[in-house]
Amino acid sequence: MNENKESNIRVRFAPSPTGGLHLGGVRTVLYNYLFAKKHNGTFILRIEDTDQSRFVAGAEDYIYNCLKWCGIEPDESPEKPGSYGPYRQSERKAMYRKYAEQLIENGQAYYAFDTTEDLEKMRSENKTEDNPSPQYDARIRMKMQNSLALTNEVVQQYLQEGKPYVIRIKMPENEIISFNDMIHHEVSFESNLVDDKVLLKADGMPTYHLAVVVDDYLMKISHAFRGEEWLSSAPVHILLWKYLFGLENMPQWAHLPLILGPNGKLSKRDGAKYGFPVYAMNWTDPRSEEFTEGFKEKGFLPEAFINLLAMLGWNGGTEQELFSMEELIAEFSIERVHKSGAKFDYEKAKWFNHEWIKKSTTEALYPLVKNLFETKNVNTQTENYFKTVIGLVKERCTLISDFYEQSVYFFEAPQTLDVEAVRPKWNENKQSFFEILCNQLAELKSWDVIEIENCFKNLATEKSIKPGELQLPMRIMLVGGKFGPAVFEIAHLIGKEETLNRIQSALTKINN
RNA sequence: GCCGCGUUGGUCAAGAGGUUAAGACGCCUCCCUUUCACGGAGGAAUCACGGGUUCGAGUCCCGUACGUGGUACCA
Repeated sequence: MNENKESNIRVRFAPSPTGGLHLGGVRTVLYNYLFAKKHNGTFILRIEDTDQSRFVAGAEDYIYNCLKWCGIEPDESPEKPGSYGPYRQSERKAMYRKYAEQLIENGQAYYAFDTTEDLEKMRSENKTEDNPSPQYDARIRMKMQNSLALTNEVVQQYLQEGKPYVIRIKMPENEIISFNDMIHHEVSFESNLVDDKVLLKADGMPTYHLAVVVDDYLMKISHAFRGEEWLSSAPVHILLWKYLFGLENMPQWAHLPLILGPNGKLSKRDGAKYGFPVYAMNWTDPRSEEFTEGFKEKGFLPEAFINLLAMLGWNGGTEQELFSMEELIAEFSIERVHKSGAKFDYEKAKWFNHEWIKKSTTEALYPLVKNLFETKNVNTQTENYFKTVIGLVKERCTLISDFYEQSVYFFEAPQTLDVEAVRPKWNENKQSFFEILCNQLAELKSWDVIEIENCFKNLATEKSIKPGELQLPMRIMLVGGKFGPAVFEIAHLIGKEETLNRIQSALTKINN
């Protein structure tokens, strides 16, 4: 039987499919998801595509892919409808109008026939230094073309003629509109300072304001998380709830703090400028062809991406910083979400990834690293060999892409040798050491680490050279540079033949 | 301009009237390692400012400054 008694907690992530999914967006989904899972609730993905002029092909699929990569699976979505569909607002178009009309009947909204030009004119005429952006509000609405200012006959005539109109909310005068936000607590607004927002557009589509309220009601949303950029329009939503469905049915709001870039608001430009990704995954705008790099392709592990995002605006109150999704679900609490915006720090982001690479098993890393080498056309030999290599170098990799540089030399002789690192201290004695070493290594019966090391060290003693002075040249010969795991380990792994080849070829390079 | 929200080291942050103001990233020094990392030990660095309230304020109140969001038939 279904052991989970379905909780009444229902949350939704409601993106507009207009482009890439940036950090802030993913964090909003994350907090939604964590909250839902924590309370055994339902996580819904609703596509807010009411602005047909901003439709971008592929953006919706892109969102699914990002969520999937992040390990976030919606319980209900356009692709997996539950009982409150459709899950795309464009497909719910017919549902909104009646609510807008109901408001008109109750005197809480009105028809407005103003054209774009009328609005522009109103704004330019009322614009002053003290009021650079005049609002369509109580002070001016009686001077406009709407059902409040016009006589009933004219209004009826316009409607019959099919003159285009929008429906605007009629903001009440002298009211304090307040609500209790889960993060900001009591927030209040003066109704006089809020304008008569458009609810239903001329094309019959609702604006965001009407659509969120209606959909949240119809979809039985219990808790609504969104970015803080929405806080200013909250009074419109509160009023709509009051007029249409009752404040007692309104979801609990939580306005999440913004994620900022190095200089204020985080933009995709910041990414290009400072060399860090801003989107979850690579995104190319189909119209402008503008490309924006994603965390995935940059070499981030989804676990790390989720982890770092979770910590940007929340912490568990302990010193723990590394959290898996399961741990986040267990520990997350909305009370511990911060009020203030957090500046994104790429250095810290990389640290999270580094930690997660170290935490990951070679088993888990294998497909990712293998894929990396395939794109570079490197033959990675057997799976076991490859996995040994991964285990050896993973603590040296911050991004998945680092695995290339950190381990190509296990598969191919290095293209270039940092000969300058050995030349200054090179001499006849060392030259002869390596020549003899090759002969001795060739004779070695078993090619294991200890044998190689003993052979190397005994010969060094014989030649009265400190082994340490020879290890660096040896490393350069095998690896090409001053990095990587223990030299004898490397020699052992790449095999006798390859080791000898590399030493010999390096010898000629050093002497030229 | 107006309205909303915010303000603890460079960054993320703990802190809910009495603390030597945690911890992490980054930076620096040292140890380990004759490579690079990992690991370990240290170090520099903070309560935006001004007034209150209080025996006592990073914590409460009020201003100011600064930041940020909104001010669209975009979300």
